[in-house]
Amino acid sequence: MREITNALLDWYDIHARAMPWRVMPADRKAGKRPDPYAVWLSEVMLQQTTVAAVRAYHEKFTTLWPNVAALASADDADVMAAWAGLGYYARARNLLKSARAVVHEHGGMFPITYDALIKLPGIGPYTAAAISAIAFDEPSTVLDGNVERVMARLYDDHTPLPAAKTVFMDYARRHTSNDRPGDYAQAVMDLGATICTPKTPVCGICPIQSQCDSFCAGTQLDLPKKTPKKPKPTRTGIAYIARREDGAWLLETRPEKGLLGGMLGWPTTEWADDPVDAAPHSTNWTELNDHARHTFTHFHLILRVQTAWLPADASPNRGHFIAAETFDATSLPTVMKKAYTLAAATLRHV
DNA sequence: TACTCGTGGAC
DNA sequence: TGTCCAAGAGT
Repeated sequence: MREITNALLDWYDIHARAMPWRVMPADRKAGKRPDPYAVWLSEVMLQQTTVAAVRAYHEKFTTLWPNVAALASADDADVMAAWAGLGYYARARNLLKSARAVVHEHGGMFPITYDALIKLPGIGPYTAAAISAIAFDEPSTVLDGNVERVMARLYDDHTPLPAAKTVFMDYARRHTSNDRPGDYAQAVMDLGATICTPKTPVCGICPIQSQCDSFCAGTQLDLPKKTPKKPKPTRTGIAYIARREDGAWLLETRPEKGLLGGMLGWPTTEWADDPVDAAPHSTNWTELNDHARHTFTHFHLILRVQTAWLPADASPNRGHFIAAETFDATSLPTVMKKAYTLAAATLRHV
């Protein structure tokens, strides 16, 4: 038990990867503590998202809103626009709710314990454990995809996920460090991200190879077992991209709940097997030859694109116009940006 | 428990 | 190209 913990901490002392929100082990030993705001932001952004994708967004957010008070007083639309492209937009909505709760219900100070953190929106079991361990050195046990994989292999446990989560949590608890909880949490996740990887684990340089049951059995590539997932259906939709004579674009803020909730986008039909026309204006729409293709977590989308120019006095039945000078395609979710790219050439303002 | 909820990179 | 996958949470 302790042997593995210490081996991982020794490995982490040398191989910890530098990240903007991370306090490196030497600095932590010297008494430096991470900024809880930066840690919280990073952990929410890292949910189902790679470090490479998060870096630029973390930098943007800490520049625009350097602390939780600044974020709490930000405009919702600005935060959603800044999150555009990162995905899982409920995270951004919950981020704002949590920031405001921290400011208005916790006096601007982040809760320290797992039990208090998990009450905040967007903070679940993993993130509560990660923040309490990394930011506050509470001895919480993190169990993310990395740790699940490391534990499945360490104990050569072929129980399929997600049912195996509770068992893997029991394994993980055995090794959690009481002396250096923050470093340990990051060490075991770094190991999973860089050495104990899903497809090509580098067992030859693994600091706990001698303790690893699946290395002994040669079953690394079979683990962790997962229950097979259902195939993705293909749905179709139509996006309506219109400009007024003065160049303004017709956009729509999507409802809070559901796909791309709270994000700016083009008015569209429902995305279904056979979409029903839902044009925002009774003008003559022109359909492009090309379609935007996009894959979400649980379905493929073929998005047809129709364009139109609208008169100066147009009053569409939904959406709102955004002036050409104000419109910024980078504040759109990716699927909407794809549609825009297709339509832009035929809607050039002269 | 099972489904919803994005995106981009690796292979 | 299609599939898998990445520091999951909410319902």
